[in-house]
Amino acid sequence: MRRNEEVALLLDNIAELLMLKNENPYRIRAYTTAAQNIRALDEDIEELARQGKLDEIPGVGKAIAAKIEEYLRTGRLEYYEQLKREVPLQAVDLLEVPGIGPARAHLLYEQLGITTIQDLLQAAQEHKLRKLPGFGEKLEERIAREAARLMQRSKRLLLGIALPVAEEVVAALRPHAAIRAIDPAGSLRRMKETIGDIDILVASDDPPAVVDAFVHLPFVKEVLAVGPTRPSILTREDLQVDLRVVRPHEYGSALLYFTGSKEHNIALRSFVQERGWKLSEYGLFDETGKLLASETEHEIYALLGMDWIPPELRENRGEIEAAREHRLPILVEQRDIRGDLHVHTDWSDGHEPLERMCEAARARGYEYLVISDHSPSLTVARGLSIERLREQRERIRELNERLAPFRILQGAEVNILSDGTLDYPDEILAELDLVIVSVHSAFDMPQERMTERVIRALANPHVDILGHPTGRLLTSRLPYEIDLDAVLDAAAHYGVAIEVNGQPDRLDLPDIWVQRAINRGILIACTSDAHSTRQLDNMRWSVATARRGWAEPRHVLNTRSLEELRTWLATHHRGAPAHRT
DNA sequence: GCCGTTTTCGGCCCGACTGTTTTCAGTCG
Repeated sequence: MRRNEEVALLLDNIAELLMLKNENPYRIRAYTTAAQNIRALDEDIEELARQGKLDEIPGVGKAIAAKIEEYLRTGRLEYYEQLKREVPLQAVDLLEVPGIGPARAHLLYEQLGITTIQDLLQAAQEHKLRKLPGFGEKLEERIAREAARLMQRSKRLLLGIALPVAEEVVAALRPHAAIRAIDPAGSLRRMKETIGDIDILVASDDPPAVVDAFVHLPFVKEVLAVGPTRPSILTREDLQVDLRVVRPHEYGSALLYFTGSKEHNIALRSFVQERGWKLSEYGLFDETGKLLASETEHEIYALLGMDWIPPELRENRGEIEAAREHRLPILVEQRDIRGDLHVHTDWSDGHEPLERMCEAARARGYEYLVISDHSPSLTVARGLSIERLREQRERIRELNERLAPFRILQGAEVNILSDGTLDYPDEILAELDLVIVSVHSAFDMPQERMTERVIRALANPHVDILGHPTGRLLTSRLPYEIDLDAVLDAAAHYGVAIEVNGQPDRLDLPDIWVQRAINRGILIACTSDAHSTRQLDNMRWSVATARRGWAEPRHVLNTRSLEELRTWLATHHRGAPAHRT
């Protein structure tokens, strides 16, 4: 399999250990940059190593190339082992405590032997920290507070939870007379799958009025800070929302800055700096310090000779070069989606009847809807027997007459059994309009077997879409062990589409892999995996994830009309027929 | 540790805040 991720992880670990040693920050950055570029790489790193081309990877020079080569050849890296002997790896946890960075972490484990957050809390409570050089009473108190909070912290927020809360705040404030512009910023605006903080940016000439309105919103449970331009509240759902108020003429540069990502900002500013100019949250300035632009993001990018970069792409994965060369993708939008391809009803584990799901899909302007209830072996989800599947088909036929020209297709989400065979026989699969195959059982298989299992399923000529390919659940389950590169190669070979499942805790395929799938010519299926009419809205998160993977409408299967979809279904699979007579 | 149409050395994004100091290091976003 490809070992790019493995190598990237190694380099990230080295960077963290170097941080704990309080090493030169630029040396640390060299490792994280190299790791990032290796993750974004389309080629196999082992292949590059064989060809002696490792130092052609941006950010990889002689030293890092030699380390990668040693690791790939021997399976270990002496330099890394050495570092681990010098610095306890678990002490990297200390860096998560707000107020503790490389220097203080170094001091803590070096002077007091502290390596865990629990140790840290105890030492703070025993007033051992205030004696350290550069520490004092206040810092000790803060660290105690933050460490205690971290030990009972909630995980990162799902995009699908955080963005609706942010939008509620935005909608409540927007009509206010003092507010000229307001947007969610940060990872929320970039539609990242999980969010650290909810940040909202406001343009106003009267910051105090805005702050006052914000802290008095009806759903505010607690006011955490009331700075003149940076108030912070806790909503009744216990989510922290930070507001920042800036002057209208600085809104563009502030929005650019607060949207990030950090990596995008650094790369953009390096580019600016090479021209002798300067970019900050206050604007773009020339060599004499004269303000060139600050009011809108568009102006700033334009002065740099770039197209405006959609926030979803601002991850320093090639978007800056693409913007300069005017070859940014025209990203897929929700309004491009003509139908949903993965929906459950109360025939299996959905919560609402077939009729209501279809009517709701039609009401939101779709041309078609694929009903894809579970197959029999998923008993917990009341998977459909062959008889019930045929019974459902009759109901769909009746509904199609009533709801025309809206069209319901009968599909199924068919389990990939542990040997890679499917949960309905081929003649039943042949009767279905669309077949999604997914892994729902036997998750903890060795990687090789899991990979073979899924690839075998893709070879079945009745298969149209591979569902949630990694199986991850963002809050609760790691992806199963699978060689996704091999799976994508197989999907490309057979002409099978790959799902981007829109359930907020799935978002599976993940964004980086969407890009890799597209580069292989694989079609993406944006789906809601709705189990209720409300969850049809999950399509939004699927489209957002596809956008983060640089997907254009032409890369997405369900931007096609019903007729185009049918043509594709009839012709796309390049495998041999399953049974011949 | 990387990198180079001003460079193989001397840079590496920028500004604000906090708390510890007494002019600044460390952290954060």
